[in-house]
Amino acid sequence: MTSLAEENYLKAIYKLQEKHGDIVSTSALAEMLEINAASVTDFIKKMAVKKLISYQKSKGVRLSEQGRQIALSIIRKHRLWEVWLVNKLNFKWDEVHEIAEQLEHVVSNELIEQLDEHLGYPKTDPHGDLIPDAKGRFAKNSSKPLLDHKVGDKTKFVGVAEHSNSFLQYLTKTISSWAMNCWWNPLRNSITVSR
Amino acid sequence: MTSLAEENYLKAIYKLQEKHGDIVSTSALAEMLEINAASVTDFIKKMAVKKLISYQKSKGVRLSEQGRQIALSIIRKHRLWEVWLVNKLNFKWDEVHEIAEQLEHVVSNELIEQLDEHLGYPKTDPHGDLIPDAKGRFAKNSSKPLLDHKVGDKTKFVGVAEHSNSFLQYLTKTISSWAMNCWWNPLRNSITVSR
DNA sequence: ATATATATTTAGGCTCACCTAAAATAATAT
DNA sequence: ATATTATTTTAGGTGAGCCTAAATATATAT
Repeated sequence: MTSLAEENYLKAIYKLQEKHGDIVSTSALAEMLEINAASVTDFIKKMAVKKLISYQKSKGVRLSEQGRQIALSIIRKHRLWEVWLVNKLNFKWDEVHEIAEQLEHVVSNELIEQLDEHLGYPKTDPHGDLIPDAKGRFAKNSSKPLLDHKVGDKTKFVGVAEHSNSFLQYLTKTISSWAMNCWWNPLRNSITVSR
Repeated sequence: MTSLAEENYLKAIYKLQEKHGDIVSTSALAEMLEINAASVTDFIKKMAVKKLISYQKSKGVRLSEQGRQIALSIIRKHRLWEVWLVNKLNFKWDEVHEIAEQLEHVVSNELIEQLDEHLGYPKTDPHGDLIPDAKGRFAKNSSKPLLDHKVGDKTKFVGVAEHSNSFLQYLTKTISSWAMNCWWNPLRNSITVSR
């Protein structure tokens, strides 16, 4: 059984691997989890023993296949719960993250599969992020950055790359007359769009 | 903030007070929570300091008003989640308890109020137990024990007093041609009914 | 009333997941 | 290449929530 702490570490490592490449440093993890780096070192040693990650002293960590599958199952749950909160309970897209962070740790395969069905097997969450299936597979993402479009192009917003509540609220306000969802890369300071 | 352990203790004390009167013994609590009595003694001392319960050495515990309110909010959440699982996700009434035990600890007032609305403000859970409102108040229960009825009486099952999965399954099978819900008192070995 | 049985508490210990401070290692600047 | 800075690890410690074994308090039987 994987603990709450382990699940949070696995999710954080997954996200950091996605963003900054294959290997994740102790300090990056510590910052994301808001946990002291010394504590992180401690914990990842234990996770390595359990084969959830591979770890070489002073050289950062990487998810094992087992760790990746668990991380994906947490992400799947998180995103399905977000869809539920928005589509069924009328929450706004900037109000769901904190609640989903709690719900994602509830353990029951039947629950999550029933929820998936109840929601009509959504492919993406309210921010446009893809929802992995029960086996951890993603559908293909056909969306393109806004920058790849020209002025006058007709297109459809499907999601954002920046998830902070403040940005989501900003977007809701400034483009409330547009579609609700769009891709935005804060590094490039760009809002982007798909077909 | 109340911890997971505290919430479980409060819920257990509430249930034992309901069944066996005002004061709850260390051993009764220990048995219900499947925790060693020595650990329970330890823990209730801390809860007393926090004014969640009143406690006199060797004389058992009783919920404070604050403790009672928290217990009721957990019970409210538990029962609302059970309604959701049965009515929206098609679970059977004998499949929902374990999942609701996890969901009841999710913290968000907005969530629980939205859920209540989503479900149409149900008064009872799938087993017929009353759902307290946000302030911890119960609606009046007009149901009567089956024993109070005579052979030939026309009536409506609304709930069970015994919640074990095995009994629920038994009932589902044996009276699947009747209504689904009924009151049953295992101490008196009786199934009972309301109008 | 005393002996026996049962319930409760005390004392000491454990694991988990965190912490700080100091030491060791790695990266960067001169 | 060496000094400085930043990162990572080690060592020692903490609180929460549990444990067992032993001591004490309470209830029951004779």
